[in-house]
Amino acid sequence: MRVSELSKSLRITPDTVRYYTRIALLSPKKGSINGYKYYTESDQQRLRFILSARQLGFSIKEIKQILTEADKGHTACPLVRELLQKRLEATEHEFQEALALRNRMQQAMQDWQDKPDKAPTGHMICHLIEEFSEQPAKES
Amino acid sequence: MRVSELSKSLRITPDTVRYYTRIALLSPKKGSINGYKYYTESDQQRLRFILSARQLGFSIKEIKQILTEADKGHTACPLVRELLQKRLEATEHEFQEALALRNRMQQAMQDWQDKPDKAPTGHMICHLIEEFSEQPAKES
DNA sequence: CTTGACCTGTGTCTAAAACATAGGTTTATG
DNA sequence: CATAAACCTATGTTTTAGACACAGGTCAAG
Repeated sequence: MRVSELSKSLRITPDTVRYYTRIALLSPKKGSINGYKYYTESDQQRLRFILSARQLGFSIKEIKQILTEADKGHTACPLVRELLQKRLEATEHEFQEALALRNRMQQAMQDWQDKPDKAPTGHMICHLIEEFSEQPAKES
Repeated sequence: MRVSELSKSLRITPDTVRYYTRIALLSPKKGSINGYKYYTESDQQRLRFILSARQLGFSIKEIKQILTEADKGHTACPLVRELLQKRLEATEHEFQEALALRNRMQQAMQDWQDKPDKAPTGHMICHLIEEFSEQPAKES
């Protein structure tokens, strides 16, 4: 099958398939007539795996590592466990940052409710932002 | 002052200052002798504003809008309020995604605890990932 | 035959800096 | 004074994970 059919079958865009092909996660054979790329069942299976791994937060680079290992016939499981461990830590950190950012934004939203608009002065661009950032961070 | 001093004074990297300069958020004057860029107090103040806005989750593009407005002498406050509103929605969404991802990863971590490693087969690359993704999503 | 709808590969663009490179400057030492 | 080390600079390139634009190919209806 060609990119379009493959992408529809897994509900992603053709561009995503093309991207994975470009970076050699997928290796379809090129039709010699028109240069179109043709994907097999096996490619589809592989792509399904890639998408599952993405769902779990693995980066493309990590997925490439995993596939390289599996392509050699080795178990990728230990590597996968190790990568998930590291990635979970990173994700936990990102999550905390996202939480903190959300809180800051909500706080600003509230604080600004009753404040007036002001024109910029020589040493003040937007008092809302500048005064907000001067506040000590509140612990949640 | 030059990039290095400025960046140290606000605890960011010189590259960040250079980047903001490159995209014209900052406009230092170029020393005609060596081409070095020299920043004023006013530039520092402006940079402080930019960093505060970044802390609140505003994108560079949004900050550019705000600064453009302020540079014209107009109040940027209404724009800032509007942008924060929109950005808060986006951030809330990203936050929920981060939360969901973290939960998926933690779930996988648990599920894999007692599962063995397996070598890849023709239709299975890493059973941990593939079996995990087959599970119905659990509501938290 | 031709029109239009759809499909294709390749190249470029995005955000927000970090990194690499080649060269300029200042300070310490001989 | 000379020179080397240490630091500084501007500019160009790389990063993520695709989305988008573009020029051209293909196929069915008319």
